[in-house]
Amino acid sequence: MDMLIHGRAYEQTDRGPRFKPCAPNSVLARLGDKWTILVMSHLAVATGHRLRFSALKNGIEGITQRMLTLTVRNLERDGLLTRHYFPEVPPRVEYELTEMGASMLPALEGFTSWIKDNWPRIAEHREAYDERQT
Amino acid sequence: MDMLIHGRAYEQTDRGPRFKPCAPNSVLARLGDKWTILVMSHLAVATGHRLRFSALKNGIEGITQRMLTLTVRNLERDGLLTRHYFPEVPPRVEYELTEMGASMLPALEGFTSWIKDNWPRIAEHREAYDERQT
DNA sequence: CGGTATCCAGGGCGATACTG
DNA sequence: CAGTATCGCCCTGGATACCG
Repeated sequence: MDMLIHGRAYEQTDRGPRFKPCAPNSVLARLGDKWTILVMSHLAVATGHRLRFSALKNGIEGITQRMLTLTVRNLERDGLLTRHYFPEVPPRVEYELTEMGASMLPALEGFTSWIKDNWPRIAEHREAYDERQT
Repeated sequence: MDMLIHGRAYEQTDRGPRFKPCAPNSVLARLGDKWTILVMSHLAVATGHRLRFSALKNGIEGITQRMLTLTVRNLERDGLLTRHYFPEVPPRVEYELTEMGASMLPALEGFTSWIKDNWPRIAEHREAYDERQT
């Protein structure tokens, strides 16, 4: 059994604790990619947590068909949303947050609200830092 | 003034709300990179939220000098930690979470604890999904 | 000790064209 | 409408060598 600090596995070494490469990172890496949060946010506020492909595409400025497809595929792979395919002509596809996907929203919300509160200071810091380099 | 849904800016279009590319993503992109969370976690549990370069390096399995340098530089740029340089021989450098950096910990903790709780299910989903593709 | 500088491989992402 | 297929750029991140 691993020892845990703040929910992350680590091992004791002679020089102190050493964290192991962690699962949280693999999930945050998904959320940190270019489009995932925007897709999740859109589904979060949609009625029934459910939207069709074209609604997502129109709702997210700048996303291409290819990137939207890849993004929802990855979310589907993680079990955070399900894909509903209706073989009509023209075809219709709807994406819906799973129970697990919806259960992530409060944590996501906690994080984005922190970011919202602190974003101005972060942007200031970046600007000041970049200026110092020139 | 932008309208907001869940703290994210959007504009009304004739087909419904459209989110704009968002600041949260730019911050989560940092956290989602390969090493940032591990660095933050280490500083989070360190006494005084403060560690020297070599301690971070030894504490994070697999990180290279170059990547640790880049990671702490980016965090410093965002104002989440400060760099303390001591011009001794050999030189010593310590990194310390700023107040803002420390204020991020609860939100980070909320997220990682959700991930910890749900990681087994996510891993299952990924495995099942990948199997279906073969 | 705590960095830079340089080189390189792989993957993320965009643009575009085609399809059931 | 909701995708695939293909191409190509750029950026992340690893390996290695050198420096104050």
